[in-house]
Amino acid sequence: MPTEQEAASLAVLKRVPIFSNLSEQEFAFLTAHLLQRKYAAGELIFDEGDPCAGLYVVQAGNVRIFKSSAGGREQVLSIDGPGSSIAELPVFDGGNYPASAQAISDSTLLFFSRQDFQALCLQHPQVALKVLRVIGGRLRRLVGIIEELSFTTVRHRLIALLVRLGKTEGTRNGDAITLTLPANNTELAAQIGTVRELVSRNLSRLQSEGLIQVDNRKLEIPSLERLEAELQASGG
Amino acid sequence: MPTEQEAASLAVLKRVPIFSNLSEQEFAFLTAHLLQRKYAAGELIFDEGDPCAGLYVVQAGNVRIFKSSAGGREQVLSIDGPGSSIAELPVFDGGNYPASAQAISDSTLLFFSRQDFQALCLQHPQVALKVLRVIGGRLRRLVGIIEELSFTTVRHRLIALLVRLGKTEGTRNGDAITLTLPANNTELAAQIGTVRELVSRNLSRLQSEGLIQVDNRKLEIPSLERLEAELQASGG
DNA sequence: TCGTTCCCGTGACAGAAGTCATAGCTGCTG
DNA sequence: CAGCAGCTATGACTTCTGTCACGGGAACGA
Repeated sequence: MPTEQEAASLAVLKRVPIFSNLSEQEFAFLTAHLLQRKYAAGELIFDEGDPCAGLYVVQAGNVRIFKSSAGGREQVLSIDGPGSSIAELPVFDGGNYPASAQAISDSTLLFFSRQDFQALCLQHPQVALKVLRVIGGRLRRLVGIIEELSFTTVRHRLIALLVRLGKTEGTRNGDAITLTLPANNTELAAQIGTVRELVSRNLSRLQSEGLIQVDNRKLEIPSLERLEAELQASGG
Repeated sequence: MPTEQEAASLAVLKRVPIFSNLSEQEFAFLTAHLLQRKYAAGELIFDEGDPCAGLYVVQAGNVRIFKSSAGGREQVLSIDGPGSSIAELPVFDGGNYPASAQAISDSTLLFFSRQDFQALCLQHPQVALKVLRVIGGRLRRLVGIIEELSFTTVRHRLIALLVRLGKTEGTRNGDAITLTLPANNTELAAQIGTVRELVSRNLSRLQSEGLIQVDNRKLEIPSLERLEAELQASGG
């Protein structure tokens, strides 16, 4: 009889894209081989350059994947929530983790060792194909980041971020969209590849232009269309 | 009896990492299903946004993968020579090509349709794992580009490029290293995410600092060590 | 209530990046 | 040889980016 903890893990595993359509037996194999690990908010899960021990699946909480510079700046590559797998890739190419991972909030992760996971892939070619599909999305996101960094300004990237947030986290309020900024300016800066001060300044400027309204981390976007139109204007 | 063309294709296939260790039978399957295509220098192989038809292997020549901006600038993501596979990824995730591919020199490519390649992966899980390994390297390169764009200056990226070229293409000449710049300034700019003029200016400046000597596309690096030391200085 | 800590907003500034215009070089072709 | 196309080099200029320094507000704990 499964413990409560095992039942919770299983429920998450069934939501993970790379494990979809496995049989009950195969899930049993997974639950038997996984390790549940808990991390406090802010805690490092692995560090860039560490040898790759295995693959993680987020059960609860949120995780950020990021690079850090010598000067102390950070660049976020991806933020993953429940059901996402992370570090699928270095598991296969034998190299070290190319970036660091850190719990944003208190988080629970499921860990599979490289050996177990590779064995699963060899027995179930479908899993490998699913992994490839997931990694496809990841690669597209990275290419998108490169495109933004290479071609656009901080203003453009900030607007793009706000539009994305508006679409995913915002609540409609007549014509307007309201949301709470999900992080402080330093973190927003890390997500768009700049520094705290420029986020602050650009938010002020957008507000003075009437494109947004900010008050104590509450953001209002009077017209998503008008904000999105600015993307063209600021060199996309 | 294989034609001369088939023999040449086969020789290349055996060098391709994702096909290493296949049996003769499996190579026969591949050669039976591939299409050989030729491209003139500068010709487009596929365009960003095109639906993904299949995977390519470079038999001869060189291919650049790049993103282009509305303003006409380009950012090179990767340059691949004989034996490299390209577009392994979109084959799997069903999406469109995330970037464009173009022949640098007159090139010969081998093409596999998505169907044929996926069939091969299902029958031979090892191939899927090899693909994952190759993609691992690709992803690392992309993360490296993001890191450079996000944290470093044009000067830094140019020096890094020269150092790389010096190590791979240079010929030793006593203490110094000599090489011919492999492309014009516009292309070098696309590789480091900037514009023609800044490449020109920075090359001039490096020359005036005695770190390099350029004359009509011939580059001399008196001391690779000294050049590399500049990487620290210009904010790594 | 008073520090301490964290975060935000801003002004001032320096340096980097990008645009535009111009002049000169090279090599090819008719 | 003249003319053209493509590339390089460079000056002048604008805008963007990042750094430093400072003041002030909110939250928390002693």
